[in-house]
Amino acid sequence: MRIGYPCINRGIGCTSSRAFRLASYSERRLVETVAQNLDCLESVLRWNAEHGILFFRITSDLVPFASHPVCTYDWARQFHDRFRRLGRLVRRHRMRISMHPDQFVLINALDEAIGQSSVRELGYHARVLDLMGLPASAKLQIHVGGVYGDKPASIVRFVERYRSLPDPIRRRLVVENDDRCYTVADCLEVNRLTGVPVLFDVFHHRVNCSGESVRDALRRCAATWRKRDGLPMVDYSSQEPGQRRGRHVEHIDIRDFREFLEAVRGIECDVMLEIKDKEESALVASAAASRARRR
DNA sequence: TCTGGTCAAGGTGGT
DNA sequence: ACCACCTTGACCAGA
Repeated sequence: MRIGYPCINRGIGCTSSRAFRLASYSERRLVETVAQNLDCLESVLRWNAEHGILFFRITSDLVPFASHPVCTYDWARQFHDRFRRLGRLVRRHRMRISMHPDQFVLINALDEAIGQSSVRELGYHARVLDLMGLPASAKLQIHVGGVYGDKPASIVRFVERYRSLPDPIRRRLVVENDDRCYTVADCLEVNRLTGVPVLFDVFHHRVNCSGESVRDALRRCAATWRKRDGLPMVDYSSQEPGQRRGRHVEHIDIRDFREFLEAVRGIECDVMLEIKDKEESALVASAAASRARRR
């Protein structure tokens, strides 16, 4: 079991998600920013390797405006060697990588233009992982999308659009149960119709549950991952006390995490912690997971 | 140098 | 009609 955290290392003193306003876009600015972001990503991956954190979610902001029409610059060519080097680092340490395109990616959108910009955005994400030379087990996780007042029809639209996705996207795409609309059961239905693996989010499952126990839900989701997809990925978080339902914790609740480990015992998976303090909680979780393994 | 309003993009649910 | 939230902060104009 690899333990990971998303996008940012808060202690390391740099960020790989530097960006700038669209109004100040220039090629020079883009190249500068991407160079800094890649430098920082390398520092973070090295830090992770040294600390035994072998799962990491790369930020969508690595290349700002990559899928925006304003960006006509060939950043992939410019940074080809840098990406290759990062990929070698990842493979050398047998690290796992994911990306999570943001909420604007809706492949089942009613509006065709939104569907198309979503495909462009996914294409950018796939390009990053391809440039790093990572296998199909490096995943892009998205939600099924909007409901638009008719879930069955929206699932059908997802299935149709999924089938016409370019292969570089499709081979990496996985769907995750969300905290409002699409439950584990809905995602499993999408899997049945498309074969797309289902990434189990245990916290969303608590907030938006289709009735299965955590163990049962994870087992069913895990069964949707084929050999080439790698170990099933799981998102873990828990409720911040006193805050609105669905709010992620600031720091790992170690008792809750141990319960989670107990519930998933014997089911192989890689766990991404969606917790605000990032690498700090990842270190705590990693130690807890090692102790649990030894027992 | 510091700070608060604002930033490419959509949908949902609560007020 | 408006706002907070989403997985996540950082830019930048004006003081």
